[in-house]
Amino acid sequence: MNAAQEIKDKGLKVTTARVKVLDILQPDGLALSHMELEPMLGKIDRITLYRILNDFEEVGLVHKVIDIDGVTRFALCKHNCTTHHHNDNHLHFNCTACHKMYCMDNLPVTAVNLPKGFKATGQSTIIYGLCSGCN
Amino acid sequence: MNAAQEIKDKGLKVTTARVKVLDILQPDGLALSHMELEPMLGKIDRITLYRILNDFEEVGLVHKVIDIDGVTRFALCKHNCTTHHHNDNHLHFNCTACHKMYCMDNLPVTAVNLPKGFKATGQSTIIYGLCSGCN
DNA sequence: TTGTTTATGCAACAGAGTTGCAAATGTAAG
DNA sequence: CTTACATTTGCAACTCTGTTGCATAAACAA
Repeated sequence: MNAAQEIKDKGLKVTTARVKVLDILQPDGLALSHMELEPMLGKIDRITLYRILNDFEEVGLVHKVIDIDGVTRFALCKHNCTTHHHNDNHLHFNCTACHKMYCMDNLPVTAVNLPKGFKATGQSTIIYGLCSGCN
Repeated sequence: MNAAQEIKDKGLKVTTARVKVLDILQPDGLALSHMELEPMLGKIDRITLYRILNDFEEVGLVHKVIDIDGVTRFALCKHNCTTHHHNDNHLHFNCTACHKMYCMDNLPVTAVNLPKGFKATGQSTIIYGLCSGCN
């Protein structure tokens, strides 16, 4: 599906900036940081980028992951996420050499047995090590 | 063991600031943020606190966790961690109501089957939901 | 094409974290 | 218990990340 249609389907206005951001996030399954996205976008204001990513997250187009260095990253949602309901329980792999963050959409997430009184609503797992490119 | 001895054993100088920080981290199994630690420490400079926590992490006295809001938190290492070798593969529970971060030292971490070429050296899992106090 | 709504860019700000340097403190030796 | 050296602390200044308010520009429905 093309980016403009996806944006429209989520009830957002189709702007050149939004289409550009979504197009960049399409190809790879990588979670990108602001620092990485900004130079790829040309003359789009960094504040605008913050707002676009936040909007995209709210409507379920992208999800946010914080990598092992504390850097916030954004990746496309592959499953049918909707506003305020993300199916983002998948694993992420963070390469300690090249710092790339991979979405591991097809790996299963193991449920954990918590102590009495604790109730889990979700979990975020980041596996770190060397990716196939750096290994 | 008392804080001063632990600090000395790791090869660090025993200072009032370091003892104070370690004493505060002792009681609970909670991971505390800078914002939470600062007011508990009295007149210790915030830069000093950054340096103490970084030093403690390097020698294996504390470990760093980034919570689901992106806030960096520090907790005592319960296992025998050494310089640059943390056994910090345990789970963390982050309460979405009170924002407390618990170290779940005794829960097992499940190994994950990664795609070819990827080599894991560790993993960080944060389970979020309601803690026993808020549930 | 016009008018209204929404998005963008800019300025200014708040918070987290780092670095350099002078003063204060810890520690070991005399 | 005093001296001397090494390390730590506090301060100033800075970078990087992220947010808010407001005027202008762009989307889109009529």
